[in-house]
Amino acid sequence: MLIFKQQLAQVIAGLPLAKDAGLTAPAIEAAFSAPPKPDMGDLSLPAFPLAKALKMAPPQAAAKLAEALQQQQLSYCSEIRTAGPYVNFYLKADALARDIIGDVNGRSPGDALEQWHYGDNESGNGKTVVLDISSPNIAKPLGVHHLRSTMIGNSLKRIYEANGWRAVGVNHLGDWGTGFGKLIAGLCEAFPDIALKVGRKHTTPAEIEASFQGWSAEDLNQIYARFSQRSKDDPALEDAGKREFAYLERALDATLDDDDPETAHMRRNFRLWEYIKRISLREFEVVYRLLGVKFAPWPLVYPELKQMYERDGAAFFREYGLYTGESYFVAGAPYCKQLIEDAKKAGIAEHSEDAYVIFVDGKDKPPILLLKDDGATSYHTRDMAGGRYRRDHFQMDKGVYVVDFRQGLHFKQLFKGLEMLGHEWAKECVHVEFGLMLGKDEETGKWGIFSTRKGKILLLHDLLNDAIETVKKIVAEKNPDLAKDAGRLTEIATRVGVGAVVFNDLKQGRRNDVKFDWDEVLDFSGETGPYMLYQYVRLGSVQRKFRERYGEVSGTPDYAKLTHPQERELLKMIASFPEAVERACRENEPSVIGRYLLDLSALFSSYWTATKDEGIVGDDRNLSQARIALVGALRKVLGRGLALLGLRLVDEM
RNA sequence: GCGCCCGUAGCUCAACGGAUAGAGCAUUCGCCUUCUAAGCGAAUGGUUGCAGGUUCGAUUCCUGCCGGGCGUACCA
Repeated sequence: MLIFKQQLAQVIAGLPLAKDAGLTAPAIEAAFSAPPKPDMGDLSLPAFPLAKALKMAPPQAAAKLAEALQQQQLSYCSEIRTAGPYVNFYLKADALARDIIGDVNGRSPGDALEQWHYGDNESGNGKTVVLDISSPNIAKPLGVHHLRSTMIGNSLKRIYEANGWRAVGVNHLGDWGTGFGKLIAGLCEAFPDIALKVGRKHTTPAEIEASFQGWSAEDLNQIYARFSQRSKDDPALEDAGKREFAYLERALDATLDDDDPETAHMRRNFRLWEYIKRISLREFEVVYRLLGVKFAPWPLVYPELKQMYERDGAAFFREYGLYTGESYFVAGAPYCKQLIEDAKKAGIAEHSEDAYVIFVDGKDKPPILLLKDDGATSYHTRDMAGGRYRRDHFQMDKGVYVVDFRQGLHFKQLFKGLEMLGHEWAKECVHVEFGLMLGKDEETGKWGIFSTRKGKILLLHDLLNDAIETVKKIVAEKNPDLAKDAGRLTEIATRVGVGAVVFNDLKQGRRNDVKFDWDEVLDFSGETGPYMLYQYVRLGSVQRKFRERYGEVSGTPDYAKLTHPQERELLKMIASFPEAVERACRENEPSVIGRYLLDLSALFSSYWTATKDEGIVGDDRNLSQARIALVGALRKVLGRGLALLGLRLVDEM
């Protein structure tokens, strides 16, 4: 309703009454709300601030304001009434329809999602936000809990873009740390022949590839878990893990061509690590493809991606996020070393308990750990380095870290530490925290964290496939014609099934823990992704019916025909979409859009049933034309909104 | 101990300081010859954890309790 709020706020701010009270247009605009019931008007303005400034009772102030406004000749306003301390505005039906549908069609021309930009704004123009999203650890399969950062982050990226920002998605892979030393130690112990072969100088990539034929991230995870478990009571194994990691770390700075044992050792560890990464990413890609998100290894290596980036950087960042593993800041870019030097030079790093640390919040609070007592970097160091890198390479104005809430302290320290180094931009960095994915314990009935430790991890890939298969069954039952085409069925079932899982995750406020209920996720009735996609399909099929019956019709419809009360509600709902897009961005909260779309879908579904007998497309051609204009606008808004959540659209299901 | 988050209908969640606190699920009752019933309508269901405070107005802000979750330098 922004377009009307703005116009009215201008008018009101110009009144002597408002001037006396010191009310400005922006303040008035923000004060508007929707009346609780449709028959109470379309917009409502509480008169409390006015009453206070003019020192009169609120209802009296409301009456005075209404009186002044009634003399203003507002073309789009049919009536202004007071209800106690509120001034309620009734907008003219045809003005509502003409302005709102016109606005939608102006900003969302055509029939392709790519052209739909109604709801967008320019508030972020010229600024770059870098979003840290997904960021799984390698050498472990993706579990259901990885859905959250990936899809909240993906949605936020799109929402920022809709708010005018250039948005760069970064997948900050956990691909570094002493854990990889243990994994390598465990791997070499269990598969000495592979270790031997990989370490030899002349072993070709194809031979290494063959050695790891059929390996999965879960295999790696098992090897790590077993070794890690054993090393708990065996200091020798603990040391072995540290030693292997040290060789890996040294390999980054070495030329690996020599034949001496030290070099061979480094080479072996480095190659093993590369393959650990390759096995993991290959597996991640399958899931990311299902989810509809893409990441490109950064810096770019593949020629076609490089070309695309050079041709149109903005388009590239819209389509691809970037993989920048933690290792990159140790190896590829010398950011960690530089950071440590700078911290020492600035005098904020100090020696404590054999480590280098920065106390960001007094000596009694945990500090940032810059260098461990064994000289290795910690994740603090790598995140600080990563932040600087993002600033330097992507001109980051704002950093958004989509990471679960348990890392709250870490990010607080991170931002503070960067500020202490003189980086003002760190003030614009936020930790967009989210709740955990909880599973129900069958025995105790209590909700608890999905754990990798107990080995009871629910794989994201399995969940998505299950959802897809469930959708296939439902389609076979409800839409047999569609089910006959196996290719189409798979495509649609994928979109609907994945959409169900994704929306289940995005529909509630991100801070809440998600209580994952298998039955509920696979139940597609009520407030679900499939419900909204279903409404989207209905909107499309009623448009199709109109074209079949009346053909292509041009000219402005007779909007005065839209007298159905729900048509008015739908129009107002459409008009408030831009506010949802703005608020979702301001609060880093995709569920704002999710909630909005559920309300929009429910309202339309109700309208659909209410008009079932006469038909949205019926015998009255002019009425049908006006209604189909409304339907067209609704479809564009719903489609655009779903895309902002990261759902993919379907035209039948 | 200190710090962060949370507590709303039987369950899962909404409500950007505003009017009679709303949805979905579950339960009960209705509605498909038609543009897809993955839908719609209705009924039932509340001392918003407790006690104070600020305010014309508090689920929302502040303080204190109670209850739950998480974090608290060498795993990230």
